[in-house]
Amino acid sequence: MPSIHTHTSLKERQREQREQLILQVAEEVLLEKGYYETSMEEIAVRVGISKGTIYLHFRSKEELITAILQRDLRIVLDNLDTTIARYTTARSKFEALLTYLNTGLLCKNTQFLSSIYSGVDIQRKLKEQSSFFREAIEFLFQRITRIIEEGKEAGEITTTIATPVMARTFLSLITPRSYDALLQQKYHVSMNSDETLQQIGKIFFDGIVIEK
Amino acid sequence: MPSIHTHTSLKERQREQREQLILQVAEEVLLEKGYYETSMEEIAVRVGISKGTIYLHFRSKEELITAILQRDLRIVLDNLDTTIARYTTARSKFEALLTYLNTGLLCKNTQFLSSIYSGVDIQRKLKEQSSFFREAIEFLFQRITRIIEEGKEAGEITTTIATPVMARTFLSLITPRSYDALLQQKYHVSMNSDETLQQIGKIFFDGIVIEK
Amino acid sequence: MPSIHTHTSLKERQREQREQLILQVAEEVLLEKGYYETSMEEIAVRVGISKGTIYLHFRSKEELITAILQRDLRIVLDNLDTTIARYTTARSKFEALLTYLNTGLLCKNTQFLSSIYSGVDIQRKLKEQSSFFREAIEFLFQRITRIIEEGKEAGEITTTIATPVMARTFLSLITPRSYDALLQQKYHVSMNSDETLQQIGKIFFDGIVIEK
Amino acid sequence: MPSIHTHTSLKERQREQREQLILQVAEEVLLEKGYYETSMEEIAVRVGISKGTIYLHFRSKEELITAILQRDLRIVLDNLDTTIARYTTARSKFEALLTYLNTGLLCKNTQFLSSIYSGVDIQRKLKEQSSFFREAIEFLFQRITRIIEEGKEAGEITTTIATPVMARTFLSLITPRSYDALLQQKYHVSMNSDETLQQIGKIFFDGIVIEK
DNA sequence: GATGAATGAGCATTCATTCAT
DNA sequence: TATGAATGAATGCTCATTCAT
Repeated sequence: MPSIHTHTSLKERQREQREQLILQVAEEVLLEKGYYETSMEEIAVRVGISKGTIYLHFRSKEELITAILQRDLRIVLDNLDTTIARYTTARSKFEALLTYLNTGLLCKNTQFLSSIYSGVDIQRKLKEQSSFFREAIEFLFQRITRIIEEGKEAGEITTTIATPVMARTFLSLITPRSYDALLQQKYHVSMNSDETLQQIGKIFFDGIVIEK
Repeated sequence: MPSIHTHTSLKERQREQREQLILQVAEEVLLEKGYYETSMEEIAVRVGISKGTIYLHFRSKEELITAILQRDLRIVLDNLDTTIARYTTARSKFEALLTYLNTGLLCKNTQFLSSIYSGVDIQRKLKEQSSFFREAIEFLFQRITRIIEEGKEAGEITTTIATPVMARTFLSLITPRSYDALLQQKYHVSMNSDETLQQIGKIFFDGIVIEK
Repeated sequence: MPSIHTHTSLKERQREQREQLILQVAEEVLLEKGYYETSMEEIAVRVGISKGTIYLHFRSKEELITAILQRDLRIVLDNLDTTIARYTTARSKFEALLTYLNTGLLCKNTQFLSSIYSGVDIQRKLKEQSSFFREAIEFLFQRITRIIEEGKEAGEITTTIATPVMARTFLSLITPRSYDALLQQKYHVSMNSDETLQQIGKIFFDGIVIEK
Repeated sequence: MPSIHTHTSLKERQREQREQLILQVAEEVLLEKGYYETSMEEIAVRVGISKGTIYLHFRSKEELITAILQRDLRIVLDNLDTTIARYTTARSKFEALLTYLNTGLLCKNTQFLSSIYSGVDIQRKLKEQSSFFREAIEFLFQRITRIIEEGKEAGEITTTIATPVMARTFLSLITPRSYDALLQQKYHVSMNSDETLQQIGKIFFDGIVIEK
């Protein structure tokens, strides 16, 4: 009875599509309003379904945003190695990462994280619910760490600075800050511009000091 | 009538003390739980007073956290110029700032900001209620901008990187990230260590690349 | 697909029924306790539902009582012209009004108004929210005014008394007074009795003085 | 020790004065805002004393407004008989009452009553606390009843209308209505004008119908 | 499966009243 | 006696979650 099988997998596919739609819309709302100001009602309305239906896909609000984060992180991480592999030097790998992570989803995710991790309870729950984030972050740090250490071995990167400090600093450079929005034009820095990213890279690589 | 005077100022002092106690406890809770997970009830209980009493000092939850932020920011900004003035070169000024801002309250405040600005509504309200935050951030950027530009004029700092990018990057280096807490020991970076700060400074000034 | 249609209209009907039930119960509580002593909780309990459910039908306490007033006033005003039209002389029109308004809902509404308009803040809000009450009252006065003026033209009613004074006096006759409840049997006047209404009408038309 | 005696009575007098001041101010606020929108705090501030001090004079908010009503009613009732006694016919007595009660404090008190009696709980409490209001209202009705019955005996007033109905109707004529405030200029009746009172009296005595 | 009405715990805020000073 | 800081019960309202249809 292939018809049943087909039917089932059609249903499966529809279910999957709907789930993705929910995730996408929820992501939009969450980015606009933050975790606490987003209601399940609004997500449902924007998707065009009922509140109850969301709960057929996700057990709770928490699980929903967990799923969003997981999806986005997975996409980023999945392409990470590919992105890096194209380059040989540590510097070029970092330059690629800088662009990739920034134009990619990390930026979005960071905003999430910052929105979500602001509450410790939520934090604890998320930690309990899934070690996924920890693993994802660890994965990212591991890759960065590897690039740094390879660079050090290759004599490209100074060994005078501890690898974890370097790694953390690298990520700090590209993750957006909450005060960014508050800055006037003259202090504001558009993180979407290629030139800005290039200059940030330059600071990371060469520093700001003029050699004498 | 010194007794009356004493009496009055005693009450005043007690009032002030209690207010500071509320601010301090509220700050703790806020840092632990974030804006939305913090209830006036919990603050009251932790202080050992009743909910109503908080409202004798602060008109609303919003005003309470506003007061915390203002207090902390004010302390930071008040000592900023003094801190900088002791040094002559851009590099030493930055090094001082790095230590000052990090050991100081900016770290705490940044966590606040990140906690608070995650909600769009709250954001709007705070923006309306007080231009204080904007002004504080602008003030900080102005000082950093000035150091950079003086450094550029003095030939200490490269002119190949735009000042706002440099300024923002500098601040990014020291403000804590939400994912920091998630990292295992081996990737974790203690921002309270002198050595870490010194190394971060080194990245900012000299970059990570080995000169050939 | 009549079933779907039926299903939909069944839900609609149930919703409408529940709304009417809330209105009715809320009206009772309001009449018993007045605006300020009535809590949403109590209304909910008396209806046998939860607080939240009321908010599915009415956005706020204010809107709930506004809805009650509007419903009642609408019923009264809708039948007003029909009631008057049956009669030709001013006197008979007034007699009809006397009975209609008193046995009708004006009595109840007046008690509401008196309950609600006692608070200045509420007053302001209601005035802002809806010109409905003003319009309703004006509508009623307009009708009474017209009867009086037609009566004056027809020579039925004396022209020695200003129309607005007459109109207001007429309404005063039938709207209940807060002290009514305080009066003992021997002074108490049942406003539900036909005879009482007839006597009140007689005062209005002929006065209490014996002609000599 | 007359000094003590004097001292005591001085204190007594001061206490009495303060109490009167509180009553007066509370009356103002109550008339402005109604019972529920008036806070003890505001009364205290307006008097220029502290909340606590009010409680040295009145055991509760309820007792305070009770005292206001009692004071005002007492004044009205105290002069009632004097006012009436000057006149001989029922009509002239009523005319005097009309003016007296309207320009006097009944108007004010009615507004109170209407404000206060809107809540049944408050009503019950007031009833329990003091039979004063009942007695005051009864007293007033008794006087009006007496005038009517004397008028009937004297052949001045028709016997076709029951005395209680007449009495209640008389009072209705002069007590202000909550909807008065809602009326536009063209329907509005100023109850402070002599002419208006005279016309209202004319309705009461002679009715509105033209004799044929 | 999909719906959305219903729930009820939770929260910010107010205010009459008390009581230590 | 006068004060006003402190209290805490009460209230309107929200929203994640459930469940009968």
